[in-house]
Amino acid sequence: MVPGQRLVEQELSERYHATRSSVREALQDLAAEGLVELVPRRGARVRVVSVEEAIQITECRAALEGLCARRAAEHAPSQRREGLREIGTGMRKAVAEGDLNTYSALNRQLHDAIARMSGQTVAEGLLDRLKGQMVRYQFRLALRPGRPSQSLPQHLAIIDAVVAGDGAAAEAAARAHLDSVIAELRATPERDAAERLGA
Amino acid sequence: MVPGQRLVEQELSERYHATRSSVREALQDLAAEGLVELVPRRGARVRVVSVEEAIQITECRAALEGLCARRAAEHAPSQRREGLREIGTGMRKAVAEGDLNTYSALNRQLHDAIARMSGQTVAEGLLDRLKGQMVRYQFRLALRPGRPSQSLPQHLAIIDAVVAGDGAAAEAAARAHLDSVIAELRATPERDAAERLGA
DNA sequence: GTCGGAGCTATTGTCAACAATTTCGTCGCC
DNA sequence: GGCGACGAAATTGTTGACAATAGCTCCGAC
Repeated sequence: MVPGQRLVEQELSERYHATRSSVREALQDLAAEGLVELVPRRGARVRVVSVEEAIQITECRAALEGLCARRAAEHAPSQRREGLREIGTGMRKAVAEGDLNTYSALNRQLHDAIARMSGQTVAEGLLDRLKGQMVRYQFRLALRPGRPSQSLPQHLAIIDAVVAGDGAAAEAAARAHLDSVIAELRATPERDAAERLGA
Repeated sequence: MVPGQRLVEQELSERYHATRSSVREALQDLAAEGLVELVPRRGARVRVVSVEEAIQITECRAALEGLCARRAAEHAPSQRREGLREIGTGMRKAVAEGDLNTYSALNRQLHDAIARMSGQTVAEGLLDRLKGQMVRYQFRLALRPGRPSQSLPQHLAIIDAVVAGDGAAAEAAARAHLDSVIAELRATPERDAAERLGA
């Protein structure tokens, strides 16, 4: 689905063999999650998140994931924290072999695991929302050459700090990692002007 | 509206002279904002946020308002930052006179103003959501004796740091303030068991 | 040639009736 | 006396039709 694309209720209901009411409801849900924009009397369109907004989203992620990393390091049982090591070795292997898909999947797993074991369910929910709006950019960033070798040590640092139970270090590592994502986003040209019209 | 209370569509539609469809839609919106709980086939009820959850919400607020305070201190034009001083003097006056209503209103104003001038619209949106779920507790905390004299210096410290343009200090002050709110919440007995049944 | 308005079309918003499901009370049975 | 099945009432979910609105096209006037 292209950002900016119009979403006509009847069209969707035919395509997915659903009633218009269901489609309407689904669109409202998506709007609540910030995935589509819903203008009264003028219908729905896929929301386009600008690079600027992606940066702000990542800044929020830095704050929230910092909190989660700290709490995970401080409060999660050491056995669960140890489990992160496995993700770390998997990441090392994936990067060494140039397997971007696996690395990307492990990336998600790591962030989710830390949020989960932090016990911060509210923060976890907010992060899910925020990440949902970032899909387009996450995809684009991961494919950039040299990016994995840059982010791998950051991920390993987060794992080390959490496993060591060092809350302050874990928070700092998580924030440093996301700050680097922000820097990468800043270097992204806003070349999506075409998409915005709803090609 | 009491937490846990059942919200029957027909009843609401009669009370507010709206159609059931509108009520249904409104309930969905409120559910998206986390204000009501919507169980399929079993209707809606006012969501009850436990003290535990209120603490987690405040932890997220600490992280996000810390970010906003820092950015406000660093990036907002000095003229707008100076405007906070006015809120500060108003707070001092309200506390001195024991005017809890005014102090409470200024409290909201201060937090909103900082979020607004930080330019972090994403964080601002998340904070609005989170605060919406806290209404019950905010109300309760503000009425506690001695609370204003405890929070006033914290508020003034935030204002000082933001006006001075000291990002790190502003973030620290904001977090310290919300940490104190958390401590206060921790001292709140979960005496709402009765409410939970939907009295 | 362009601007403004009328009418048309596509699309969303609203409504009332109907269907399906859950809940609660009642009765019978163990 | 308690447990489970049955049935009625209450409530939510779904459907289709209708109303209202926004955007577009076409026509006419300046």
